[in-house]
Amino acid sequence: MVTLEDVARHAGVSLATASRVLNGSTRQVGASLRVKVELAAAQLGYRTNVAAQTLARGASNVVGLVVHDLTDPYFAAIADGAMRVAEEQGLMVMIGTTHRDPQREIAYVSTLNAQRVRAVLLVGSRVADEQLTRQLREELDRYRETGGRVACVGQDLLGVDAVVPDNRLGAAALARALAGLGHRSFAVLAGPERLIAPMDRVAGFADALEELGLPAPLVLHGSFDREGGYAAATQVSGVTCVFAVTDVMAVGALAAFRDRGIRVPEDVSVAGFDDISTLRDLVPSLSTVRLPLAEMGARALEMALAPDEGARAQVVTGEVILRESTRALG
Amino acid sequence: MVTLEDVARHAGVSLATASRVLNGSTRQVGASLRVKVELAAAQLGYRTNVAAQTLARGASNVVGLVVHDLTDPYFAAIADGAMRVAEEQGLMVMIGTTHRDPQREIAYVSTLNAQRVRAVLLVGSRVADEQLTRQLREELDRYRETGGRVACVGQDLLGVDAVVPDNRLGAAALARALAGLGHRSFAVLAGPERLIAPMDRVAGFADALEELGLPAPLVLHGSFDREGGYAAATQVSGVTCVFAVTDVMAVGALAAFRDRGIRVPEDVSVAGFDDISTLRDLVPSLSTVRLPLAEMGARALEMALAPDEGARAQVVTGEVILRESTRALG
DNA sequence: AACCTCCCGGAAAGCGTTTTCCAAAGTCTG
DNA sequence: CAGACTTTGGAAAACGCTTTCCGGGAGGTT
Repeated sequence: MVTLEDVARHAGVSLATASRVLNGSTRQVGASLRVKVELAAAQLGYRTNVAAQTLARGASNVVGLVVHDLTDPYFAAIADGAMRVAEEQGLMVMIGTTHRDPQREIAYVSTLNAQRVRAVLLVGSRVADEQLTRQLREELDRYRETGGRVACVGQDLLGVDAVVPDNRLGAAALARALAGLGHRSFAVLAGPERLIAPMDRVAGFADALEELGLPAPLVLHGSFDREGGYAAATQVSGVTCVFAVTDVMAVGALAAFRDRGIRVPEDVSVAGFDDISTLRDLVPSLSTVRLPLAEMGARALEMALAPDEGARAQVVTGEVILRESTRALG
Repeated sequence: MVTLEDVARHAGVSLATASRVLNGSTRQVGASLRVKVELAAAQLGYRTNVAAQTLARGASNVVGLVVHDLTDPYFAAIADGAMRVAEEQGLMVMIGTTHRDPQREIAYVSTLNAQRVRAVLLVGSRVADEQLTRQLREELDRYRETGGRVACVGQDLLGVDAVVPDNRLGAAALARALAGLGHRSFAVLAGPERLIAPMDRVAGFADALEELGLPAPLVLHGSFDREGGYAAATQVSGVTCVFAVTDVMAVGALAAFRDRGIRVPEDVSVAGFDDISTLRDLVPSLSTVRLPLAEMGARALEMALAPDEGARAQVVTGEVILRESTRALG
């Protein structure tokens, strides 16, 4: 393994000079020495030892990303956005997937802290559990005490920078749009009861219906994925419109209705939330609330990296998009 | 920042002892001291500085993953499989996305080398370009010279461990299956001309047709994504069956046919390759060649991590799955 | 010419671990 | 109970880089 010292010796300069030439520094190095060093480095095939660099500098050039499930296009989109800004800033990205296990999320924060990553992004909704939240916060505080930066995407965690969609507002807008199509009876496929983001969407949706003087929707809980949507949709009957709190769940619902011989949108309308682009080719195309997922990931990382102090929250508002899966009633 | 030295002092033991207790070692430490150290660490909130550890140990506990595009479910599935084994082995994963830029792939290998990652996984097909391949190989060799381990997924790179689908065989089997349905005239949506994996699929498909005494397919090139499939499909006419070398491209083709008013499978049959699970709810459901993507990622990482020397290649064979997008003729 | 500044190169002190040696204290054997 | 092992704890030398501090030379000003 060729070290900086080898390069320095080979170039006939000091370690300090070699370091200044190769690994960036505020200090200038004279042209002749600079060339010698660069040549030596190239000849020997020198590669900086990042661990040593990190140790000496006291700061690494990697950021951490904690997501629930990378194969879920929602998370993939956000991760992609974040990775784009990481790349711009010359940072590497370390990813951990929790598979929706809160303990794992906490463990990852701890590990990323040990790695002394520059920032960590927590992506996705968390369950409303006193103890887990406290544990997570403790871990985050420990990390931040020593200069770590944290931001959340998709869910607010008090005292932490966050980029969050206005779930209530988006869901309410969707409810009004669907009511505008003439729908009066609704079901909501709601995801797990304790998960915060979906519950906000349910609440926003229900509140808007109430304001419009419409009957409260039938709320069905299920897991926060395609299967949950499918399972919940099998229990739906007697409504003209179904709101799945997630596009992914809506896909499950679509499948369930197809299997049951219920036509969408002729027999029942279906709407989702998120506007996952991988899903744009579904038939019928899905009405939804568009969220700029990649941008959210990007903004969150930018925010976490920004030197500015104080917890900030950026709220992004979703845009209702009506497509083929919802139809206007007579 | 609390260091191991702080912990040692607080516990009244030496640095060596503290290290042995907290960060794993072959050496035993007496029960009483062990407890003292653990207590001190917990009280002070000690977190190992991984950079220092890596430097001292000369080996990190992270692996690198280089993919083209994380939002493409093909890569997400493979990455997910690899991450599962990383998690099992207590390794962190660093991901780089090249966005199909070969230079970027090379740059990532270099960066991951600098990080002294334990292994790097190169996922996805590469272009057949002399010079780029040589550059990549040089970078890989440099990495491997110093103990780095490398494995490829989805594409063979001579001299490197690899888990690859048998693209020719899979495509040939698909061709035979489609011919078995009565199809005689085919188009192939083939992706970029220089990309190796898709070209193998095209070749396997064409060879099988020839063996069957059927006319050669119309081969249309395009980009290796949904848009490429869409664009290529707009030029298709006069065939009863279209083979897109990728499910993702097949989705584009489906969309194109829909826009052109061409019904699938009534007017034309469409088949893909990969069996992306996110796409299972498409209507019509896609005939394809199933590849165990997650498992491929997992096996590749296991192979890279295994101490055994010598380049090995694991070939996985695809399984033809006929669904609704292909129909039997007369 | 004397004095001040700047600039650039090098020596060396860290950064926080791991690990190799030693030494001391047990634990066995015969 | 002496000698030979085996454990267990500690001192200190790496690991490969960054950065502070110093000194010397070049250039500019009176």
